[in-house]
Amino acid sequence: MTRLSAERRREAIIHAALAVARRKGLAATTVRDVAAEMGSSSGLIHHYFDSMDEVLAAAFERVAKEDLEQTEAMLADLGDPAAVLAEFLGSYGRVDDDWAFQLWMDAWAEAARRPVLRATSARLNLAWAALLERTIRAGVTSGVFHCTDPGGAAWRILSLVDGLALQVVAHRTTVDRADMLAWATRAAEGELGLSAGSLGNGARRADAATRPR
Amino acid sequence: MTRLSAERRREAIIHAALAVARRKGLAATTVRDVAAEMGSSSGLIHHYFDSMDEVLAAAFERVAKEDLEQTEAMLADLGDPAAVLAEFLGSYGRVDDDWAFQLWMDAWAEAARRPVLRATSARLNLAWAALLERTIRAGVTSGVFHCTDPGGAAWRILSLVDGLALQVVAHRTTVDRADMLAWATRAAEGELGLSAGSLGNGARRADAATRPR
DNA sequence: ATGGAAGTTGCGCATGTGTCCAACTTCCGG
DNA sequence: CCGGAAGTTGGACACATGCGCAACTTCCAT
Repeated sequence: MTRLSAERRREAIIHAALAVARRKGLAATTVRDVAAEMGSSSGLIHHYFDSMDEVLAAAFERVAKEDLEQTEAMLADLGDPAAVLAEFLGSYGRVDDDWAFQLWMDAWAEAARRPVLRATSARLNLAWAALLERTIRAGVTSGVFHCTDPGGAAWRILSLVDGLALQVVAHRTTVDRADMLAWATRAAEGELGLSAGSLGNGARRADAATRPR
Repeated sequence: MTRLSAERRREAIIHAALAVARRKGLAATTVRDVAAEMGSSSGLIHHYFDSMDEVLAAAFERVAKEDLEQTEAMLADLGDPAAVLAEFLGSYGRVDDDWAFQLWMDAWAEAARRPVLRATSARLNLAWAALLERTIRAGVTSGVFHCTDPGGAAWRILSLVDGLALQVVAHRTTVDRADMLAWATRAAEGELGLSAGSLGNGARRADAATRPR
């Protein structure tokens, strides 16, 4: 294996771990898988991480944070709250190509039994809700949204979309991806006092979202 | 081990599997764990179930089906759709005392890796949505609800409540139980064209639901 | 009572897991 | 150029997993 600095090697390990997790899920990601993905020996992983648990925790945090920061950057860039919200909902239309959502489900299920994981997961979920709430408030201020309870609306939209995505990813058969997007969009429009269709046609978006993230 | 009839032994295995799953989670429940819990040999489990996947599916089904049938009976008994819906939402107000919801989260996360469990989980989730849809249709027929899309509304209400309950049970800190109930109630009222408060005051209900199921 | 059926055993097998470590290779400062 | 430091190796180790199976025990119908 090509020799790397400690810093770069840690990155490479996390990167490889994510590549494997994408294929097999976080729970099924093994030391040997990661080593094979990197093209190195398995001993190398334990030279940089005390345990496999730490590798997985680092990988989970990396992914969850990345998505969040990406959306946060988007909110800063395009100031239009409606566009941000539409893009947020649209990103869920891609969850079944998206191994990240399986990661979230794993995290939620394990949270009750793993305090450290619970703290991380709770923190990131709160950040998502806060981001959504800020977006809604911005929309209310600029007059495009009408909502008396931005905090509650944020949690309702987030939870609805999580609940629908859960059906799409876990069962594949109960809820259709296009339905998920259309329903979530409709509900968001209702929450924010928008006319139907003003957040975009859900069905059309779903078609456009067949490519992976 | 004391000799049991095939029927009783299957029951005992399911019972033991649930006891283990309660402690360690569905994903971490192993053949040997279940055998130890029963005080029997591990071979016995495979004499009654073709695979561990089936054991877990049967265990999950046992718990999940019970709740469903209870609610279905309630729908038959008290014909009032609004009362059924209120009770349905109220039952979620007790999820954090309720280990059944943790089981649902375990099942959703594991569904991707265990085909039999996935099929069971999908089937039961569909049944819940169907039950909700029937309730909504009944309300529309009798004129108390107004809803143009009972199927979609059923999935939206179910998914919202699942998404909120997920926060309550997995994180304990992000969403408050009273909020969950109030928000879900408000959203349901919106879906069904009801005035605020007509499905019951969420906060009051939440107080009444501090005792376990 | 006896023989077959059915419940139960407990170990073996193949496979997979995280962790550890002594040896090897590569790099770079002196 | 050379010697120590740091990156890397690859297999050993102990343990866990699902599953299969031949032998053993218990029961009940004949």
